[in-house]
Amino acid sequence: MKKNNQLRIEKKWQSEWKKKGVYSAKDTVAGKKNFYHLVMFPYPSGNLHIGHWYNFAPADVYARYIKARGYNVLSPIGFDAFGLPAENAAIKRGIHPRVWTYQNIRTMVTQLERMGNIYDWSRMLITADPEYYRWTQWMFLELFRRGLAYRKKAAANWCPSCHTVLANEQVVDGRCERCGSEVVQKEIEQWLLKITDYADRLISDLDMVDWPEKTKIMQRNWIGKSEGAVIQFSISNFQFPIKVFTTRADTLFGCTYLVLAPEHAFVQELKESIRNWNEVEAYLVQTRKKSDLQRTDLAKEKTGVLLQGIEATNPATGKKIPIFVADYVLTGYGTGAIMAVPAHDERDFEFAKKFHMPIVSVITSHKNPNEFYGGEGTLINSGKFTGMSSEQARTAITHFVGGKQQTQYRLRDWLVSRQRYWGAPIPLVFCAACKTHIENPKPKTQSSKLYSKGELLNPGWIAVNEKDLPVTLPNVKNYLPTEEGKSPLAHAQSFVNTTCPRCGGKAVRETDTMDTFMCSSWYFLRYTDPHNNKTFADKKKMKSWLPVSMYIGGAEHSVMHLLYARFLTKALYDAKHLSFKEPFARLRHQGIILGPDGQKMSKSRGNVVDPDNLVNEFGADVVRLYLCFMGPYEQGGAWQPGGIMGVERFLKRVEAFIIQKPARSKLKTPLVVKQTYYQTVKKVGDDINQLSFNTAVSALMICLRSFEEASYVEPELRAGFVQLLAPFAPHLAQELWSGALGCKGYISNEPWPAVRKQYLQNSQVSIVCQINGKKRAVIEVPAGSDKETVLTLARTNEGFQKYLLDQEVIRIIFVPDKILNLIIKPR
RNA sequence: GCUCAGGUGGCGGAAUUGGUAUACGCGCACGACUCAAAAUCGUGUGGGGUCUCCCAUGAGGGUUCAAGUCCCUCCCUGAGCACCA
Repeated sequence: MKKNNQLRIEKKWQSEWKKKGVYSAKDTVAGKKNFYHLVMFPYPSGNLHIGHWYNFAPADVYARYIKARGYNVLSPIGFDAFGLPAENAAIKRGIHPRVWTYQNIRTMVTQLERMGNIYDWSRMLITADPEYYRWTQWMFLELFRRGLAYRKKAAANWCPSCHTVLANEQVVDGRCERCGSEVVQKEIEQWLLKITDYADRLISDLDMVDWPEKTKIMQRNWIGKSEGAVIQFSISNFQFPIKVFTTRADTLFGCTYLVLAPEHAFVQELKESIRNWNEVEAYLVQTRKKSDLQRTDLAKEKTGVLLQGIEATNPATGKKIPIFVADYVLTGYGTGAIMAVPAHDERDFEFAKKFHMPIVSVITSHKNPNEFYGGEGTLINSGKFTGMSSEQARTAITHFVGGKQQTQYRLRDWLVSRQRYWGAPIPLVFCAACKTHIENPKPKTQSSKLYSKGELLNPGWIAVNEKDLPVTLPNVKNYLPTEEGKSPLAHAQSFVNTTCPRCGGKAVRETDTMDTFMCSSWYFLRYTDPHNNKTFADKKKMKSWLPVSMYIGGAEHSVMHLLYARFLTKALYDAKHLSFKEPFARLRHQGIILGPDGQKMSKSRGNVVDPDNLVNEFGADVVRLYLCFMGPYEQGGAWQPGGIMGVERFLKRVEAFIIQKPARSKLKTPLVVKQTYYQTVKKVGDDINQLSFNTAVSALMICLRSFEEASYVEPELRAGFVQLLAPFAPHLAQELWSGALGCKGYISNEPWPAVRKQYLQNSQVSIVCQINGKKRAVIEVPAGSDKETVLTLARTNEGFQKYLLDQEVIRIIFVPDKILNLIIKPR
């Protein structure tokens, strides 16, 4: 009966809030600062799971608190609707991705509404809507125009199950992030975005934002900046030198051989001079067969082949050194070639031992010849550089051999094209006439004026005119991915054939779609002005809200989404579309909720907790409160099925206490109760501000207990308590506010209760009395009592004084309001 | 292997940054109400003992009047990265 009542209350207020638009955000409110509170928008997977609740419900507690602190809060929600996960799920069920996605969105909106969050539903966006992806395409074109998008044929990560290429970030342990299939390398033409141009700024601007240090570290590691030098080694009978990248130019005198990656162009170019070509070729074939997973398996022994017939010269020593090809050298990093210094590098050491290469030690600290020494030190065996420190020698030797300082990044450009149906089409066409025109410009025409930077960079690829956006995703019947590495759109003739926006001739459309991370890289901009059809968002509106004040979402996005969004923001900043360099001023991650068995929730394990059932049984307020109370928000943990009863009891006690009419007597609220209340006001606020929801709830429980035991609690305090509860249990709080408390309006519009400083300190405090550091008594004294007073009281305390008989006090430690410690020894 | 979090009762977890370890909640036990049960309320609940005490915050050392908190050595769990020269 009671539970039905709670559900009734929730429904009632939710429909009233919706009807009256209580939570719709105005772009400016006089006298209030704007606060943009954002959660990472979900993709339409089907149903809200408990993880969504854990992300969104406590985040809403924070948003409601910020609102109560006098901010004008924007808290939007939407759907990351394009992309592989939704498409794969739809295909599995034999449903069209569009049907599947929009059906899921309807379900999830209903579920989200039951959470009772302060979302401004009028701003809801769906990235698969043409009104939205029109601007995603515009974003792509903006990057294209600025020369930040380019087409390239190269080996890419190919998921044989999803039939598409993947970005580096989407390959986890050599497997597809989405379906878990082993990723293979495939030569294919694709579009990339020059995120590497921003590598340095993506590192340095991390200093501007309030993010978890862990996330910053992960981004720095992913970008992987390292400073070193490129050094050239000349080769016998070959005009070009081999260039290597090294961070340890100081060890050049210890370099006893070179290694080329199997894909290094020189291997083929030197074919004529290589005497054992058959052996080398066999090795190349063998390497190509290996998957990335096999190639990067650290446990395996190093392999490689000596290139017979050619030699390199160590530019420092002048000595001839052999050259190997080996797959422990990666083609995509640095120059694809290394100088091997076995004495001071673990991998080279391992390889040298296997292939009996000389190991020359050039750092003094290298003591044990059976091991490598990877550290720095003073140089030996290094000609005129002997005696120098590693640090000095790095520059000196680089200079001596004519090397060049260089900074390398591990970050690769962002591969954005997908050979899949369910995404925003890349708004480009290919025009053969324009290609010829660009590649063979007639002397008098100024093709640079006719074509944008992106078009000159990618001859033949022409941007669709802005007025013709969006390039609508056709509603084709055949949306299944194809084996041959082409998007299913390639078969839609009416889509493919078009005219060139520049020359008006025949042209064909790009049929790849964009990585869904492109859609999610800018959605937070759109929320500030979601219905604008002139531009992606009005500058004034963006200025009033952005950058995002608080962004809450899963840590799994630490490198993908968060890096891409930062990149796009910087590119748009450079293009003067934005006035800020970093999109998310403050970022926090919620933890992960595991199943009751402590394992990751999954249908196959049968340990999935369904929030719908919980809400039906307990109501949203109880679920919200329990998610807050479970444990530290940023830590997460296993779902404890029993504990939810505790918060349910608490809410019932709150209701019972508030509903019960206070005695009409002239009684005063006891001082200790007032003190507890005001301390609770402060603590709950401070705790929510730090996302320490569990301790905030605990404080509310303590406060209620104190109220229940009091002879009288004045109305102001009773109402104040309900206000403290309101962010956690907004429906019950509103019901009590309008009902039993007889207050007007919406409790969510009320300011946070005031703190009265005079009550923050208890008037009586407990002082622990210790003898030699051991607790022997606890005495109650007025707050602020001085040492003499406390000492006198302690000496008269029966349990305490007996320890002082026949003892000499040699030291007294006194911390006001905390502790008294007497150090004694026998007299 | 490297980096970052963590390790506190039967369980989830607190601990104002060096000052009463185990707040709050779950569970459990006993009691009240009830014919009875559920619900609710009350009391108790780290371990031990010779019951004016001793021992306990992953293990072991150290600093300090005082250590969950600081330092050193090690063990375990989780997350991320991983042949990046």
